[in-house]
Amino acid sequence: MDTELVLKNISRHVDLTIEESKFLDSLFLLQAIPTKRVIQEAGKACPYFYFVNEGILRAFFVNPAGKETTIMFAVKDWWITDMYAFAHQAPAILTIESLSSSEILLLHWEKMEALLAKFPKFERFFRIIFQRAYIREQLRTIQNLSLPAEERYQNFISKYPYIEQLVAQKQIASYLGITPEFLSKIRKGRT
Amino acid sequence: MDTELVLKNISRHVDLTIEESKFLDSLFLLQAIPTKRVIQEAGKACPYFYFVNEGILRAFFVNPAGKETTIMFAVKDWWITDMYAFAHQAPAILTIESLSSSEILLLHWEKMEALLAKFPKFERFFRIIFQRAYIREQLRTIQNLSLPAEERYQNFISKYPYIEQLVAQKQIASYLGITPEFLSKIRKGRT
DNA sequence: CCCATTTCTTAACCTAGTTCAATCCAAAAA
DNA sequence: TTTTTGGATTGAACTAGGTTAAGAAATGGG
Repeated sequence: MDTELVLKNISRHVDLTIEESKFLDSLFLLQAIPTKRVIQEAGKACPYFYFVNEGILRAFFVNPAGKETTIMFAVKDWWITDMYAFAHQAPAILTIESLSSSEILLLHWEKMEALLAKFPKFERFFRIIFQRAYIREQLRTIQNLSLPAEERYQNFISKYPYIEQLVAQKQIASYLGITPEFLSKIRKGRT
Repeated sequence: MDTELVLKNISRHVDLTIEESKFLDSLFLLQAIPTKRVIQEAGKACPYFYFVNEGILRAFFVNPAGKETTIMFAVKDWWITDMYAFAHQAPAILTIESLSSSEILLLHWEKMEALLAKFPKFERFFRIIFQRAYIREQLRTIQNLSLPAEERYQNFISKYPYIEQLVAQKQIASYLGITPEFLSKIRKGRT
């Protein structure tokens, strides 16, 4: 089933009745995505919260000078969107693309609102999801501001070893806030 | 009333019945704090979620070399805690101190759990709070990684003009991830 | 399999931001 | 009022990390 993984993901935090499972099932749109496809464009509306069934996505910001900064990677069993744009239903500031051929589930903003209205239980699920996301971002801020690039790199590969295998080094560099050239130097120094 | 402000804060996102208001009222502990007092020590348990009734608090991280990094400021009507430690009931990684004499409300972790168990409606409130916190942190990450110090400083003073008035420059510097000396240079350049 | 494109590496040079140390200033304590 | 004390400023020397450019190594599409 297409929604098997996401139902399992949700039921890790809230128990699901048959009715709720069925309703959830009806909310998602399944989409197969080839590699290197942009699924959310900066500047455009951001109607969807994405769940990764298979493959890997990347969200990034392009600054005025054209430099890309990777904000997050999302692998199988992860949720991703431009949360600022999604929550405010405002133009996106991030671009989201696939880094491999992927299968994703789309939860439309209105469907999510309907879900929360019909089954307030899911407020709990998203409360937990957002609480964890907040914690993750806060830990990242701490590291960005208090540790040198080399330690941030070490922490990245020990925290996300599977991601390190899947993405290009220049994308890890852009996640760490350094240039690919400098990451190259760091790696040489330590291998 | 001690809890007037926090009840107003909560009712901005969920409607409160008399019963709920009364129950909430019974959960908080009021505390008056003199200036420069540590209310949460790194390494210790983090049993409380704090709400600022009056005054200003600062959460910061001390890296192995002893350098302080300010993670957040909290003024009147803001919530603050070491969310990682609070959620996992683990030793704190942040220190929280008052920057002026303050009046704060303490919500104990167990009371919060009890609240969510008794009135699931508050899952919604915290869902919204954490969603916003996540968005805030993500925007900060974007800026930290993609903008030079001077622009981060400009953005800070336009986003938090009232905080700029209240705290020392070296604390703003530590929030921006630069030294006080360098912030001094930036300010000279632009005034 | 080959060609084209993208990614990774290396190296020389450059700069945003740090470090250290001295001086200045303001506010609190005495 | 004078004395501490901590924050702000300045400047000189330094360094983590950036830039540019070129070659080497993967990768991938036809």
